[in-house]
Amino acid sequence: MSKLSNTADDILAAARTFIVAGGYNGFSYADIAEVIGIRKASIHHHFPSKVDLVQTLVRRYLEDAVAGLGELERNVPEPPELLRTYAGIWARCIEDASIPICVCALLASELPALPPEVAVEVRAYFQFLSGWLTGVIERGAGQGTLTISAAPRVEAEAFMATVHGAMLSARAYGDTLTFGMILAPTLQKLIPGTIEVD
Amino acid sequence: MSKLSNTADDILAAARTFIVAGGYNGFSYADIAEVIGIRKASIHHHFPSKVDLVQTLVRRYLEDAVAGLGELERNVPEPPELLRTYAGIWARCIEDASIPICVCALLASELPALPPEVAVEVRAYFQFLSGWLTGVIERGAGQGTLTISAAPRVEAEAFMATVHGAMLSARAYGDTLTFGMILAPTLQKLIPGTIEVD
DNA sequence: ATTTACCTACCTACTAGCAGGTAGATTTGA
DNA sequence: TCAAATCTACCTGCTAGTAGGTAGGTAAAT
Repeated sequence: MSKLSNTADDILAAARTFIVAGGYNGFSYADIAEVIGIRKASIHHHFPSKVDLVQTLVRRYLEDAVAGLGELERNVPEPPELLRTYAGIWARCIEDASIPICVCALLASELPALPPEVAVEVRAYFQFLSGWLTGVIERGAGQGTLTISAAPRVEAEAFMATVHGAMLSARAYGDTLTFGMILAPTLQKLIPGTIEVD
Repeated sequence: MSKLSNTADDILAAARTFIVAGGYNGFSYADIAEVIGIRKASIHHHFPSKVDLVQTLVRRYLEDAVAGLGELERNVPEPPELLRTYAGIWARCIEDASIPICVCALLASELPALPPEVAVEVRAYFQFLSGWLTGVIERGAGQGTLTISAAPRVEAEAFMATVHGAMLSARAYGDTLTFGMILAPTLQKLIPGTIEVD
């Protein structure tokens, strides 16, 4: 039996929208209460404290990433296409404004001010994503389908950094196409056989 | 005549420390008042509103960047060394924790929630930095001292994104050496003649 | 004499969170 | 089987504390 409507999920969805807009301190229980049409106190019924709410949110965000990238890896076997698809997913999320920036990239920027329970989840996300990218790049380099100039781990960290930085730039310029523009040469440098421009 | 102590500058310095820790909503006038030892209301004498304070802070941050990179360009003539030095300056700022993250990179992450007066200054910083990097890369590509695989503008945006993303990763991992580790291969790819690892 | 730089004392609005209550659904026990 | 007990999901009404900001005063420097 599946629930027809789940208030807890609605609260998490609203909170995510607020967080990607303005970070941990950028929203209040009152803000969430208003958009989903319940009273402020009722949110405490589902999530006793703001820390509980955001901790749950980030943990689920990580779980979704683990599941999503796991499935992606099953459907898309080749490392070059895997990186292209990963970047493409974010390009679409930014272009249609559904998730205009990674929740954990945003929260990482204000990490010293986050409650430790939340900070640890953000760190876990970075570790998972960089580990996943390291595996993909390692495999691609072994097959010769990716060209790397440093250790897979280092290339993975650089790739992840470019993705997150491109999100910041897209936001700063208010231009949703900036992300794709930045990722294109980054992918090109890793994927051999593409035309070099001078 | 130079002032012996300047409270306004002390306020700006304290505000910058708070902002790089937790963003625009991560500090209050009370926080600043406490660390510099004056009353909350006295800050309003120097900066009538929080928007005035942060707007001044970001504008000055941009002015310092313009002056600093201008002087850097006068002292360091070669584009490859210019990029290396730029990355090195940030590596040192992060390693000694003096400025653990770029003020504007952080504020860009919460841009939709920022007062418009602040948002416009953040945008101006991104435009200036990307313009400066574009010039350096264009010059290096023309001289043949830099190898690019896309338009200078695009390479500049990608480089800037990697720098900002590396700041986020350094923060997430709580490891100050992460930044330098990420920037190394990024610089290597732009600077010809460096050893390729496979 | 006016301005500068601070002060005390206050305001309104909002913050997260709590106490206690209620309507309705579900579970349990005799 | 029917009633008591419990649970869920919300409510009203409140709290202490914090937010940014204001009014008006003082002491010193220009």
